[in-house]
Amino acid sequence: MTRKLETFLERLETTNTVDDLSSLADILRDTYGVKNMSYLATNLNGLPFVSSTYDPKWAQHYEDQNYMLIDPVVRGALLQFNPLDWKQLDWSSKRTREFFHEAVDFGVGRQGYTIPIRGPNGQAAIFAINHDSNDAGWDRYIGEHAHDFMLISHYFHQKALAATHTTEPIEGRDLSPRELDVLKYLGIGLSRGKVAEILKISEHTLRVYVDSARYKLGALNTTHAVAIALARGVIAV
Amino acid sequence: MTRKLETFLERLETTNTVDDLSSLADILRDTYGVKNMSYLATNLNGLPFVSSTYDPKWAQHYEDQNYMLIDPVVRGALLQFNPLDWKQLDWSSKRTREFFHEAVDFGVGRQGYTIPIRGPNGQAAIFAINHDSNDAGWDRYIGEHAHDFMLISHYFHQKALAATHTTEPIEGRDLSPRELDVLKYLGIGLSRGKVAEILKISEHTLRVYVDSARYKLGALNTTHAVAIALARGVIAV
DNA sequence: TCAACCCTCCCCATAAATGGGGAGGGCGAA
DNA sequence: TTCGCCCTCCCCATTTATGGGGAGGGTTGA
Repeated sequence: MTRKLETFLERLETTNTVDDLSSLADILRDTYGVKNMSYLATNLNGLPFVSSTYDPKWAQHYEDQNYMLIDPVVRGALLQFNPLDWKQLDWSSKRTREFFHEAVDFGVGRQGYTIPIRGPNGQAAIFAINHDSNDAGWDRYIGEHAHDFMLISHYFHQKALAATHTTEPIEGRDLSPRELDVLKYLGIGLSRGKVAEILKISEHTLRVYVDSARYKLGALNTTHAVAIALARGVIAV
Repeated sequence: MTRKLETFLERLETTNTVDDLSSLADILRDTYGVKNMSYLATNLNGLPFVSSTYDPKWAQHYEDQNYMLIDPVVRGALLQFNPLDWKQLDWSSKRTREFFHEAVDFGVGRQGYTIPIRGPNGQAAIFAINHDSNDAGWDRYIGEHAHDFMLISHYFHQKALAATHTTEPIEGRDLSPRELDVLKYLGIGLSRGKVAEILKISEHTLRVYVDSARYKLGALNTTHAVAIALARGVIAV
């Protein structure tokens, strides 16, 4: 374990408030000698959480222009589990190239590395560092530091969860095996009739399971029940 | 970075097939001196993927008895982002205590440490090690090795994705902002009428967005469209 | 200039979901 | 023994979703 990592993790360990976490962005940028660092979580206790070294004007502009919808970094983070080098993203469209040049004008580095992070209940965060460097230098830098950033990004997220008091929902009781089956099949698009056929039960019976699952999950309708079950990870599509 | 970690990651780096990955379980167990190691992914290219040192009879029994529904390790992994020490799980019910004793009889260690892993599209995996040790010894062991296991579990998952040719779905086009809005609101349980009211559009217009989103996602109905959007991480509940 | 897409709105008819009610057998824990 | 839950099944009436059809204005990129 590098001394930089050890030092930073010790610092992170003693960090407990949202403000302190936010301040760590500057420390990480300086410790690791990159142009920018950012951590953006979208669903901590229902709120976004940002800790970044970006120019606040860039952050505001990014939000005003709804750039999250076209940012290839965000798209890549949604699609992949593995960390992403910005070079491997799709910058081919005019819009994304213009976005990139705007970002650079606001001080964002031309090379970037992003680690997608996912938690329960649709929690998602994106940890990124960026810098100005040539390809070979950046590849070498990432080769040397990828493990550090993998650890830092995950422990940072753990701290963000704690600092924002994000806890897992406990309301509702566990679903029965049949209730899970029903929601699973409905979640992959089958009709109630088809699900009943597959499970060899009547639609009336299936209806009882749907209603019971809705009640246990506190769902307002079937779509909501399926959505909650997916978010909880008890079913998948 | 410890020599053990470095050695294991180098080994992992040259591993590319499902069989080789499965074999790494024994190597990890021996390298780190634990009783058992297991990696279980539920949704790689639509199939489960297991690499573990458990007695195959235990694995079969676990599946036959549907223990995934009562295993506190699984429940904890669904609910939390942070790694879990098995001591912090809820073993209070008679069923879970009996399950635990059965597991021990089959050679599972009494102390355990689990790292939940989540990818896009509802991908989920559970990485766990377990051993027989007293509390203090186990705590010290985990204190020394938590960073190693955090890295190993994530790189292992990356390799499992590659070995199983698990790729992100590309079908369908991006959803428009309004389509995303509509699915988001429907996913948190609002009725079509209420969503139309909130977005200040008519239900007829909302219907067009629902139908368009269904078409783009290849969804069979509205519930399915919401489920796919959630799995893709473009909306959240 | 044209095509594709986004955003907006409407209609008819049918199928499905939901609100709300009823029922019984079996199993396990207190 | 009793209670709570799981699994199973049924009914009526109303509301909502869906199949399938129509329409127009604006913007952007080839």
